[in-house]
Amino acid sequence: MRVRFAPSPTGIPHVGNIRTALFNWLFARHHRGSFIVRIEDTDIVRRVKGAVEAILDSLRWLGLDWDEGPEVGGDYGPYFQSQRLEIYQEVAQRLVQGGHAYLCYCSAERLEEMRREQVKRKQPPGYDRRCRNLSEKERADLEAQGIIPVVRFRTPLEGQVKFQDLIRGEVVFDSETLDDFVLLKSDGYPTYHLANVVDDHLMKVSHVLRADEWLSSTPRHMLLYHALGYGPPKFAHLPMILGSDRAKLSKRHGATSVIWYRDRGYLPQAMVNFLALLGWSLDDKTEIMSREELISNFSIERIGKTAAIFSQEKLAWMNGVYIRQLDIEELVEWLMPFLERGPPQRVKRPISRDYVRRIAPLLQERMRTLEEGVELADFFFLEELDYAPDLLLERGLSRERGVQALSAAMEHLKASSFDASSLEGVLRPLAAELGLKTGEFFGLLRVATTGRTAAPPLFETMAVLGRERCLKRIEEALERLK
RNA sequence: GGCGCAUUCGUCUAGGGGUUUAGGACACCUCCCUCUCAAGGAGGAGAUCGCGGGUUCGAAUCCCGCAUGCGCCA
Repeated sequence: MRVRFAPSPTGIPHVGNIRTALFNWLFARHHRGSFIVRIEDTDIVRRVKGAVEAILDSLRWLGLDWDEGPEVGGDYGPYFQSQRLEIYQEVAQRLVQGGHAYLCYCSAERLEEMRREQVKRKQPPGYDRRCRNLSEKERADLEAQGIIPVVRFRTPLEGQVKFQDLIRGEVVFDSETLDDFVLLKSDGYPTYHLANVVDDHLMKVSHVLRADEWLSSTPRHMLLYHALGYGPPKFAHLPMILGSDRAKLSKRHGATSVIWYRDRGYLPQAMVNFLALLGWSLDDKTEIMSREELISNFSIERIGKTAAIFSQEKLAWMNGVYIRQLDIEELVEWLMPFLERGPPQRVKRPISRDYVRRIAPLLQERMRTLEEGVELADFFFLEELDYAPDLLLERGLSRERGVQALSAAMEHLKASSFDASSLEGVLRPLAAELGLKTGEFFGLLRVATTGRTAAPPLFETMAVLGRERCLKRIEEALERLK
């Protein structure tokens, strides 16, 4: 089996595009078939520089390796449609000669005018077929005017186009609702319809898994396959992924590119797992699945029919699950780059990996993304803490009691060993001695040592910070209270 | 405007004629654990299965209409 992911480089790929790629990839890997990447760069006006790299980067990040396509080549290349122009032109010519297509000389202005008229009369827009039956002479006249024609498909005027969709079942369209669509533009570039059909055939694609938005063009493709004498591939139209407003994903939805999630500290394995569950499910409860489990369980039969809304909340939760599954060394590996370029600019770099190794366990179950982890950890790296003095008394202590408690803590800490359990052994009795609830005392020390009311467990945190820094920070806290 | 597709908790979904007082997950709430925050555990609330007709002894599940949404056609 051979499947392909055929993106147009018209922008940064969003999660919907990549989910399509993922399903194709899962299908290929499940059946031990081939996963092909083909760049459909025939729309020169909408082409965006850097888009191809963004697409490839997205795939690479998620580990969706391709067997044929850009960079790796293959037996059916080239895999950029812009390098296959002659093929399409040749096919278009063949279609004209065979009577399945014809040359159209209508100007853009005329078509525009026609369309306006149709809309005004509330008729479905579509080419009025003026050039469908031009005589030799008429054509010669137009040609003599120097007009460069487009090639249009000679769509059957009646009958039906039927096909079996692997997800939707039988889909039927009346031919009369289809107009004579353009195959080859006047600049010699093919339209999506032509290039797509020709390449899927030439590249021996067996299954086309693509987004639902293409369902309406499928009858055109079927007609083309038929006219060309090609056997069509099997089709499976995937439910769309929508934004929170239920509209097709687009740039105005903001956070939709997978690159954005990568840069925000999401793990690729979490993204893959999450995306796989958008429109596909294994059963009524399994949610966390490894790449291997996804591959072995994936099947088109279990793809749903209804569009799904992309939920960042659930993705974040799942990412947290994956972060917690990492062993410390892996977590450190993921964290390092984020810490290196993370927020506090005052922190001196490079950052010590050994130090991070001690911090990571304290962060692990508190972060849903690596970026969150960095935010959580700032006080481990900052030289100077910055917080409002009132924070120290947040738990309702009086200033005097606060001063007294911090001073007592200082004294005891000077003598104590600085591992977590020793600290606990010293500090817990001290709270009782001071007549403070543990929450009050530890809360006070937490703010003093971290500048926060919420942080990882106090003793572990202090142990990592070390005696010197803790004493210095407590001292500073005392200043603040005075 | 035409055509197509879809419609189960706020969201992702299971479920495809009786096993369903419709199951799970996220989010939300409560409690437990607890030095805070998390994580974890136990509960809770949340869906007359879009609406209306049919078929059937019985329908979320099958059929037909309608509505709504989305998509394509420019």
